[in-house]
Order: sequence, then C-alpha cells, then structure tokens
Amino acid sequence: MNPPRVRIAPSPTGPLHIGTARTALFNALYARHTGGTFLLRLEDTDVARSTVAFEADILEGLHWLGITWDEGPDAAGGEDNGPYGPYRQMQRLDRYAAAVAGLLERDLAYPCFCSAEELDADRKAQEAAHLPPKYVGRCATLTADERAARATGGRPPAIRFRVPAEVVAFDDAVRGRVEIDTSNLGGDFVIVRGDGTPLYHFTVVVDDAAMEISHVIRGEDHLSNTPKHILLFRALGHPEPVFAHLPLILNPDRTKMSKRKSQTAISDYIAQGFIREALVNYLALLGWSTGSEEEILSFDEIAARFDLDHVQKGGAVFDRERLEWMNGQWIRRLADDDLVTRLLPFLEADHIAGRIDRTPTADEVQVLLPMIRERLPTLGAVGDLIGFLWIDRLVADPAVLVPKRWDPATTLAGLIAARAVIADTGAVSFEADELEPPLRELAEARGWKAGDLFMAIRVAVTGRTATPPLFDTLVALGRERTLARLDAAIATLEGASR
RNA sequence: GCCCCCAUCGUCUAGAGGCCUAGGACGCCACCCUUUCAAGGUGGAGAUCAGGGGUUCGAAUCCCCUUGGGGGUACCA
Repeated sequence: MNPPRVRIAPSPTGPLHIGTARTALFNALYARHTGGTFLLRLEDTDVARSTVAFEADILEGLHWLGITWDEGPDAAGGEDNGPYGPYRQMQRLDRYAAAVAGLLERDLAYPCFCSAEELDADRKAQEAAHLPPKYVGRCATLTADERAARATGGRPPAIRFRVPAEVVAFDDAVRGRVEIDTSNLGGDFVIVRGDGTPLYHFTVVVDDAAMEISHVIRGEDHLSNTPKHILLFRALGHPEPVFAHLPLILNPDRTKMSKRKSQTAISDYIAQGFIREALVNYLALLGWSTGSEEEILSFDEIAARFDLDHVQKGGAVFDRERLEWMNGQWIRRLADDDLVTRLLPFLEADHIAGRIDRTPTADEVQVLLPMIRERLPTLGAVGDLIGFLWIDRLVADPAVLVPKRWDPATTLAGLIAARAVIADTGAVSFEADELEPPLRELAEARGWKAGDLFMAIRVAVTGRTATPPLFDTLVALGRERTLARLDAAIATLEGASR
C-alpha cells in the first residue's frame, strides 16, 4: 500500500473560511499521521469570482495556522512546487480539454446546444408537474448531421456527461456504505460550459485522478455529489479514491455555518487575537475526538492521535465561548517573549486607532506579563486590560469614581488621604509591598473597608473598575502619574460637589 | 418535491451488548481563595441516550418504523 495522498482544494472566491480551514487541517493531520503527502490545489475555474486577493488570504491564513503542504503553490501568484503540477486549475485547461476529447470520442459525453431559456422552461415545467428537476436529454441523441447543423447556428455547445442508469455504491470512511441510484442525479450533467471552461465536478475528478489522490477528505456537503465523481473516475479509467465526508460546522441554529449567521473568516479570528494553537486545537476537536478525555493538544500531539474512525457523523455547532476558553488556555502556555511578540501588534493597532497615545516597547510589556496573562481571553483584550498605562490624559467618570458603598464626600476624603499616604511611602521606594500596608492602615484608622478605598483609588488611576491587582498597577503607572491621576480625580470630585 | 446523511446534558463530546444508577469539557449556579477582574480549587444543577417497536438473559450501543434536523438537487465551488 502506497502512502496516502490527500489534498485541500480551496476556491479563491472568498476569504479563508473556517470550514475550509478545518477540512485542510483534517487532511494535513491525516497525512502527517500516516506519513502521506498533503497537497494544495487552487480551484480557480470560477473566473468571475476568483481573485488574487482571496488567494493570498487563503494561503496566508493556512500558513498562519501552521498548516503546511508538501505540494502546491506556497504564495499567491507564486511558483508551484511538486511533481504533479501545475496546481492551479486555470493552468490545467489543456488536461481537461484532453479528458473531454477522450470522453467525446467514446460517446461518454456529448455536446449540448440547449439555451438557458430552454433549460429554464424545462425546469419550470417539471416544477409545475411536481417532478424533480432533471435534464430532459434533448441533445443526448442528436445525430452527427444535427450537431453540425446546430453548431453552425453560432451557439457554442456545452458538454454533458452521460449518466448511466445504475446504483452507485461506495464505502465512506466515516459513514460506511452509501448507495445512490443515478436516476436521482438530475440527468446528464454539464462538465464544460459553452465558453469552454470546465466545471467543478469534472475538474475535481480529472485532477484528483492525475494527482493520484488516494483519500478525498471533504465536507459532507459533497456527499450527494460523490456518485457523479465516481462515475467520472470510472469513465476516465482511473481507480476511485477512498471518500471520507466530514460533518459540517453549524451556526447556532444548526444550519450550515455561514457568514450571515456566524463569523466565518479566519482573518477575523486572527484580528481579534485568537492564536493558532487554540484555533487548531479547537477545530480539530470539532467533529473529531481522541477517544479519550484529553483536550488541550498541540498540532503534533493531535497528528500523533488522528484517525478517521473517531470522526463524528453529525454536524457540530461552532461554540465561540469554548474557543475563547481554549484560547486562554493556550495564551497561558505561551513563553514570555513569544506572548510579548504576539501582543505588540494589537497594542500598535490600539495606538493607530487612537485608543492609546503610544505603543509600548517589548520590555515594557514583558514586565507586565505576570499581571495580565491569566486575564487575556484573546490577545485583542490587552488594550482594554492595561491600555490606561499609555493614555496621556485619563478622564475618570465621577459616577464610577464613587465605590458602591460610598458617597462622593467619603470618596473625596478617601482619595485625599490616600494621596498623602502614597506620596509619603512612595518617596522611599515605589513598590507594591511598600504601598499596601500603609493604605490598609489608613482604611482601618478611618473605619473604611480596605476594598472600598482600593476601589476608589483603582478607578481614579485607571478609569475602570476591573483591572489587574491594584498595587502592581500603581507601580506600573509610576509615582508621578499615580499622584497626578489622584489629583485629577480629586479635582473632578470637588468640581462635581460644587 | 425528490435523493442522501444524521440524531447522547444548552454546546463540543466519551461510549463500538453487560465496566453506564451514562463519563469529561465549555457555559451556568454556589462555595473557597481574594483589593476589583481574572486564573485556580471544591461542589452542584443539567441527557428517562429523539419516540416507538423488535433482536437478546441483557441495548445508548444491533435491526425496523416514526419524528426531527441537516445537506444535495446550477453552464457555483
């Protein structure tokens, strides 16, 4: 048995979709587990909708996820690598033409001169008669003379594949035996458009055959079309690959995941600060399981365990909350310098967007890691968490400045007293261990709850009620800015009370 | 409409005839820790395994039917 050859065949007609990413991942995992070959082929025959920008988004997104292929184009518009190239369908048109010529010659396919209007009328008639839509076969039995006559009419024909009457059966690697009667396939289907460009069902088979694909691992949405592909493999005289149909990723309402109802573009997840380790881990566990209770696993750990037997048959709802939890798990596992490197672009984006007044340095972020690490569900949350450190003029809302159990007068008194204590202690050394005891003493002496006093200070210096631990925050802010923000808050309260 | 596929806690899932009075995780609720928020710890609620028939000494696991859901049905991929 030769090592498996599997592929992902994205169409550059949209940004990298979460479903495509998962299918790519499953194929890559299968190849890595079995020592097989994983290749990428671009299905760009829908010229009207395909763009280089989408191509770049897809290839870069897969690279970002850490999914690598052994054959195929590495970059958008770049060179193809591998012995079965080219790996772009628009560069393989001669092969489809040759394959069609062969089918035509053996009368396994034929030219169809029907116009869109005729086809439309057929479909409407069938609908009215409550019959399933099906090509009526008007051009199936044309004689050579008739074809020649129609051809001179100027309308270039499409090419249809003759669907034989039989029951096609195959053993799906995840679903078991599937049998479909070809009478339900909708009649002879078009494999080449009138303009000469080949269609998906045809190109996918010609290429999978030419590239010696052994296992076709793809979404369940292709299950019903599989008999067409099998018929084509047979007509081409090529052995059929093993098919494995993955369960679909679903919207919360259990329909096929769509951009209308869910966030489907990988680039959006990247932009929000999800990290590749979490996305890969989460996606692998959507529709597949180890068979055990392990769940936080790296790509390599998953590849070592991967198999088609544990692929789920039913669709899986995409649960963003679980993804966020897993993202937090992986963020906590990252090495310090790695986390800083990944955080910086988000801080820079906050700066550009005007949410903070400057981008901090790597060193500045590095020392803050202990106080933010377990508070980051996503990298994108960093600005909300500690952005106040890089804001020049902080304006604290008087309404939130006053702790729940306190009134404005108490808050004012508390902040004035706290300012004095901080100014005193801080003169020696501005450290968390030095700041906490005297402030606790202050609270006790005045009969305040320490938590209330701390909350007032917290809001005064950060503008928010949820922050990293207070004393670490004061130290990160520094003595000067802490005092200045306390002064500003005191002024705000005095202003509000007048 | 027709064809195909699917069906275990709200969600992701373990489970391949007795180990299941159905296990884990997310989320939710309590409590602990605690200056807030997290993280972490402990405990809890939550699934008559869609329903009904079989097969079997025994079924979440096998078979059939029903119901429900999804997908496909293009000169899109």
